Formats: sequence, C-alpha cells, structure tokens
Amino acid sequence: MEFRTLYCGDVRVEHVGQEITLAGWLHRRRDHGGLVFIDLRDSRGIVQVVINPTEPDLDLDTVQEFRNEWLIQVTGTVSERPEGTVNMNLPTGQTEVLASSVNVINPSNTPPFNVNDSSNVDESLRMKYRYLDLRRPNLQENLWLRHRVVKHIRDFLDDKGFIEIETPILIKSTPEGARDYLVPSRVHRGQFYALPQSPQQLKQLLMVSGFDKYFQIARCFRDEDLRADRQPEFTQLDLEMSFVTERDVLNLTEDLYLDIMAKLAPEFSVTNPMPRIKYQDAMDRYGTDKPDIRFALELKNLSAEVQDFDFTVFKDTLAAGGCVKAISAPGCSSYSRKQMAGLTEFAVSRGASGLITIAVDEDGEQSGNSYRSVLSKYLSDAEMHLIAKATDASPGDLILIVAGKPKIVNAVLGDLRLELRDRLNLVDQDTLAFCFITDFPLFDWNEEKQRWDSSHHPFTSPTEEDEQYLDTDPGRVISKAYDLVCNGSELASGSIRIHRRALQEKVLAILGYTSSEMLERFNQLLEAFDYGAPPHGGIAPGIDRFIALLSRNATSIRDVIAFPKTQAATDPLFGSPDEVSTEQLRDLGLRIVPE
RNA sequence: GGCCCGGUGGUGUAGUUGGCCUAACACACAGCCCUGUCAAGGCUGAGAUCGGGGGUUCGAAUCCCCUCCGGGUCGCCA
Repeated sequence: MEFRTLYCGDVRVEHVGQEITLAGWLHRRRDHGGLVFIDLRDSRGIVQVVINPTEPDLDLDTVQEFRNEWLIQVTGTVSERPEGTVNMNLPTGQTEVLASSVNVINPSNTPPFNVNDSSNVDESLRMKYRYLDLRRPNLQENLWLRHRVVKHIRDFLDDKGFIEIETPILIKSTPEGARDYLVPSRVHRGQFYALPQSPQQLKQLLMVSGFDKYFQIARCFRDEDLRADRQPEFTQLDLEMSFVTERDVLNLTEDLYLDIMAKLAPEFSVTNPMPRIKYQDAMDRYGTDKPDIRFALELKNLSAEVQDFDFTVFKDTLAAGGCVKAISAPGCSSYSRKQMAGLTEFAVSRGASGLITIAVDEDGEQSGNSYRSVLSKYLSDAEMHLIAKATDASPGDLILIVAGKPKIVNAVLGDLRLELRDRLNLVDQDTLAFCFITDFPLFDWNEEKQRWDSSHHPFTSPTEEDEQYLDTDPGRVISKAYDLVCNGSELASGSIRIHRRALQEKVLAILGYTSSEMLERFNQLLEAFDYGAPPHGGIAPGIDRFIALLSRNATSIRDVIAFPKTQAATDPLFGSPDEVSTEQLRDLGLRIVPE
C-alpha cells in the first residue's frame, strides 16, 4: 500500500467522492467524545479529517490517544463539508476527509514548544530543536521563499547566457579583510587551507579563462562577530562578466531584482528605475553610504549659512575644517525637555560633542515663525530664519544641528535620521526602496595604522580619469565600485576590476604591499593577467539579507537559514564547535595550548 | 573586549519600590464529560526551591557581587 495518494494541502472540492490516503502530522485535535476532528498537516498544507465512530474499522479509543505531532496515515473519502461548517481560512476548507481507517506511522513525544502556531519561543530552544522549529509555518514559508528566489535567479541568469560554476571551499588564506576560517592539512603538516570569504579571485580567473558570464550561489565564510544580519557562513549570488562597464553590471542587477520583485513579491512597491546615487551625494544627503530612501528628511549643510554667525561653536568648528549640518524633524517642536535630552544623549553616544535644537513655532507676526533654542542668546531672528529656511523647517518642526568633523556629523545625523524614521513612523513597510551607490573612493585613510585601505577590495579598478592621481593623491581617486542598497541595508557590492598587471601592482603598492608580499599572496592573479586577461567586473548580492527583507516574519537572517548559528557562533542542535579526539589532532599535527 | 535587554512549571507570560508568593494566568500534559468543531467546549488534577553560585536580611523571584546562556548593538565585518 502507498503511504499516500494525495497531499493534505491539496485536497479540493474536485476530489469529493474519491477514496484517498493521507500521511501527515497531527496539527490539532478537537475531540467531541463521540466525534473527533483531526487537522492533518503535511508539506503542502492542512486538511480536516473527521473520525466518526460509526465507521466499522475505526477504534475511537485508539484515535483518542493521538497527540500533537504524531505522524498519522488516514484512508478515507473526500467529502464536501456540511452547510455552515466550511472554513474559508483553509485552502482545503470546503472539504473534509471522512476517515475509514487510521494508522499511526510514528508517535511523537510532547513537543518542547508549540509546533502548531507561530508563538514566540526562546531562540536557543528553537535552535536546539531546529527540526521542529522548521515544521512551523514561518520558517517553512521563509525557506520556500528562499528556494523560489534562488531558482528564479538561476533561471534568469541561465536565460542571459550565464554559466554556473562551483569553486573550491578549500582555498589559500589571504589574510586581509575579515578573519579567515582555517582548515589544517593532514598531508602537509603545519599548513592550512582557508575557507573563502568570497570566490573573488577565483571568479576573476574564470574570466581570464574566457567563460565571459559566470555566476554561483556561493557559500562564504568570515570569522567575525555575529549580528542580526551577519552569520559566519552566508550565501552570495556571486557573478562576474567580461567586456562590461559599470552600467552593464548595474543594469543587469536592476533587471534581475525588478524581475524577482515582479514575479515573486508583487505585493511590494519598488523603486523602478532604481536611483543611482554617487557616494559623495549619499554622504551629503543621508550621512551614510547605505541610505534608506523610503523617506526624505535629508541632511542640510548649514556651513555656508552660519559661517559669519557670532557663535563660537560654529566658528571654531568651521575654522578647524569641520562642518555644520542639520535635519528638520517634522512635528517635533513640542518635544519635552526630556525627549530633547534623549535625542542629545543619542547624538553624544554616537560621537557628537552635542546637539543643538531649534523648536520652530507658529508666530502671528509677519515672519510666520518664532524659535525656542539656546541659540536665541547668540543669534538674531533673521539668522534663525536663515537656518530654518536652509533646513526647510516649518512651524511645528524641530531642527537638530550637529557641528564637528564631517565624518562624525554625517554618522550622527544619519543615525538620528533613522531614529526619527522609527519614532515618527515615516516609512511604509510595503516598500522596498532600492538604489545604487556609485563612485566610491578607491581608498580610505586608516588613521590608526596610518595607511591607505581599499574601500571595496584591492582588485577594484580606479576610473580612467583618476588613474593619474594614484601616485600623487590616492585619496581623491574615484573607483568603479558600486553597492546595491535597499531600505538602509547593503544588499550587494561589486566593481569593475583591474585586469592589467601593472595597474594591479601599483594599487597593491599603495596599499602597502611589498613586491614579495604581492607575489606570495596574489601571484596567481597577477600572472593570469599576463595572459590576455579581459576587462571584467561583477557584483555579489547577499542572498540571506534579501530574503529577510522579502519575508514578512523574519527579524534576522537566522530566520531564512535552515540551520543558523547563535550570536556566539555555536550550534545548539549539534553542539558545535566541539573538541576533537587526540587521534584527530595527532593526524593533523596539532596540539591545544591552554589559555 | 565595551554597553544594553532578557532568563520564573514542558512553552509563553505576570509578579521584580523585599513580607499578603504556600508564586498567578494561558497553552501544553493527565483524568472525566461531550456527535459538527476548526485557537472546540466543560469539570478535575499534576507540574516551578524563580538560569547557576555566593552574600545582605528576621525574611529574597525581588537588593548586592560573581558566573553561565540567549538576543540587540559598538568595536570588528578587504
């Protein structure tokens, strides 16, 4: 006999009259004594089974022993539900299955938490019983969503002529960027493989090989501390193309995401086309290179307006090369002293020296506005007007001003902007506001180590116009790097790469590599460039973050990964990481040194 | 490594200005009743020394110290 002839979730009116066999988990039981209803659940849904004791082959006492999560096989007849008992909340709700026989395939212990609802459960308990958590509707939906998106990506790129190629998980450590996960070699005692932080150099080599358009759903590994949106292993859509410009990569990425949104998540409204914002503009207007553009509340630079004001804080800041910027919080002029203090504390905790507020009130006079602020002691009404005008503030608004080094001012006001977004409920949850950030600087100055770092990675190409400044002024060199950002979250990062050896060596030299270090770490790439390497570029969208954005119930990427790690990078289900046997250590030539 | 939040029957919560807590409620669990429910319903019952250790006190879930676990965040994430 077959385990089943129909899925629980597939029972419909068209099956009425048919004898079917179902196999599923007991989702819920409603026992009326003489009559028992069982909601039976399988991978495709839930159907109501009716246990009527008048059936000759049904033993009611047995059925009454069934409990939640028991795996049950039911044979019976599909029937239309009697009038008034239809359940429109279930896709199967116009039907029910009148059982003629039932069979326990496998009983279940009482589950450690409710499997048949979406109630909150302590996350470590959920992780310990991840296989049960995965039975619940939220994670089921998320993983199905993930599957559909990944399949869509594969089909989309296949259609565009891409080839999917797997690259090794055991590669060579190139210890810059994130910390590597290392794998000791048994064959070569004392030597190690590293797990890839991304297949970056491998995909560039595939371009040299002439594959032209490559992609991979690639697992990446970074041994850094975890966050809601960061796991030690995560998945990227890694893709690379030859003979392309930035515009080609951005257009392809835009097409891909718009296609996914249209076909798989049409309930969201999306930015189409996706705005392309230069890095410097993003910093000026939003204070960050990953702006949430669902709402305006843009940063305004007041440096020009306030430069002649008789106010020491502004004067000294500007004299020291700093800036004065502000945002206008709509409807917040009525904030209490305590609420204002809260905002100041928020700003100071993020590095600001202070926060200056101007509450804009209605005024019956010709001016229209009156102001409450510590600045009133120093500035004239006309000067206050100037600030209000520059920040587009209206009566009822609260102007928040930060003065200091541009980096800090942007960071603080950028964070305040997001804080106001949440406090004032400024965004629509059904919008995904994609945008591209372009024209990143090629290098960032590392104050601590007194050297230049790549702002993207060392293989990123400078623009042709700026190549001339590599020697004289690396800080002003703009790169061909770009990010895809959505609702304030970085979804993808990519660039046009360097494909000529001389330029690559020059960039590596600026980053502080000696010739011998270059050969030690990057020889495979540098040498490959000597064999007719084509110009190429690509992008690497994070799959986990994107699915989490699309999911209605995910609060972290853990909710879209089948078996994630805790914040301490452990797996409570398997108990990893764990010690290994002395034999295993001996094979590898390793010894554990106590702290 | 820093800062913040949390840990109370199997689960989720309440209680946390020390005493009325002999720890409450819901779900789950056990028993009984019940033939049209769908978060079924009714009655009865069992189940927690309040994450662990130490301390203060006549008295601690509640206050103090240490520690473990989970989460958020800063650092970190080319």
